[in-house]
Amino acid sequence: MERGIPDATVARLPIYRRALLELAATDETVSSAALAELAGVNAAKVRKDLSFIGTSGVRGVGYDSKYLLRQINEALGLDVESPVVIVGMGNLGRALAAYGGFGSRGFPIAALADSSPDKIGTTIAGIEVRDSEDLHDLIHDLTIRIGIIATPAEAAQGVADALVAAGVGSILSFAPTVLQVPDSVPVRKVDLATELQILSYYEQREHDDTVA
Amino acid sequence: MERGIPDATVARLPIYRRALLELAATDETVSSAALAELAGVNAAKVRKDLSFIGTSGVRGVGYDSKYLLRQINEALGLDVESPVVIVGMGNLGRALAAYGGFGSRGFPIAALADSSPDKIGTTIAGIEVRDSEDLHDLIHDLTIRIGIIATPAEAAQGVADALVAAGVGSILSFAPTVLQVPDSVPVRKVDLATELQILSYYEQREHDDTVA
DNA sequence: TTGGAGGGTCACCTTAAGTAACAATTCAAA
DNA sequence: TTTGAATTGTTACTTAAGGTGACCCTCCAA
Repeated sequence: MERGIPDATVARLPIYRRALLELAATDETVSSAALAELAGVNAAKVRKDLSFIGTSGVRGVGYDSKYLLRQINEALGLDVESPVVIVGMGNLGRALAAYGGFGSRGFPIAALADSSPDKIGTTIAGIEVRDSEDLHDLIHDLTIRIGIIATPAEAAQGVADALVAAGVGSILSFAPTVLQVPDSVPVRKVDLATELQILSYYEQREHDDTVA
Repeated sequence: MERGIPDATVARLPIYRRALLELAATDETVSSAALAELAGVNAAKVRKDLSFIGTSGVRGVGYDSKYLLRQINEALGLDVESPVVIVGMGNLGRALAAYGGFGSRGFPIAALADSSPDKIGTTIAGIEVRDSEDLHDLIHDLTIRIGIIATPAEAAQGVADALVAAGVGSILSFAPTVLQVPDSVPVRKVDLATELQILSYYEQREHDDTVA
């Protein structure tokens, strides 16, 4: 196996994809140079990246924009919808539930869950909040592929375990903790506080012209 | 200048920091092995990382946990508070405003802003929403150092320009666009849809045991 | 005084990622 | 039919960054 698209390329594909969404409306074909412009990288890198998902450009002409878009979608696995479950209905979880960006991009919110009796049974963004205890059944019945963890740090590992046990395919975590999961389950972490702390470093460093 | 802590190290410091917050409560000293365990990396890497912020461990003993914590805080620039402004009061922006994680971690929300007359003047999480037009004054008067962009993609570049012009130190963007800013202003991007798309790829790939 | 625990650092290894250059191919115009 | 401009596919090179392990030195306690 090991189709092995390099990580850096995978991370850029969504960028190209977004650019294509705009371009495909008006332009029949698109050049690597044009994509590079939109994505803020250089043209050679674009061509190299695209070559990893199977070459579809025509020399002297460019890429068929609609076809390329389909190709990227397929490479990313976006040709099928991936229902998600959001676990943890605190401020962040509720916001994510209300945020429309998921469903419209192929990741419909199939379920919400929380462990607090106060929240179970309430409705958020038109979806009933279920008991975290029922995660296993939910994931099976709704063929959920992605679990989003929006719980406090303490609860995160337990939720992750439950998600993995229920056979979820991958995890997106907002909890500020290192999660322990099998290698077969890809995890991406978004930690707002960490992001700010990293920014803080670079900003401070920028202002430190004190030391020549 | 170029104090130059490697990027990978900077990204790990917040992890160590979080681990230390727990450990420092009970343990006087902490070993690189213990930190490595918590952070999910190996001990040599911990030692190397910590050496970049000035070596403070004692051979045969370990690190003084409280002192190390202070050291990390200083390296990250967390010894002073960095007020932030959140621009864009859609679902995501409101959620970020309500999310308590910022203030408690040294990044108090000093201001909120939006361009829609519907929202200007309303109060969210106890803070009045100001007109985006006033960004420049806000940032100056409140000595805001970090701008958080939570607007739609179309508005993001304009907001970024305004933030930079007002002299903000760095930017955290949730808008799904490539931002054009001077090199002197560090930008970090959090794009939820992109994260999901990347996950989608790795998950699909994981399940593709079809090809031997 | 000795031994175990544990940090500092060096040197190497490995690998990934970016870049540039060039040959191949297409289309259109003359 | 031929020529030239445009633009891709791909190779080879360069570069860098990061990880790993080992080894030496220091400290504490018995």
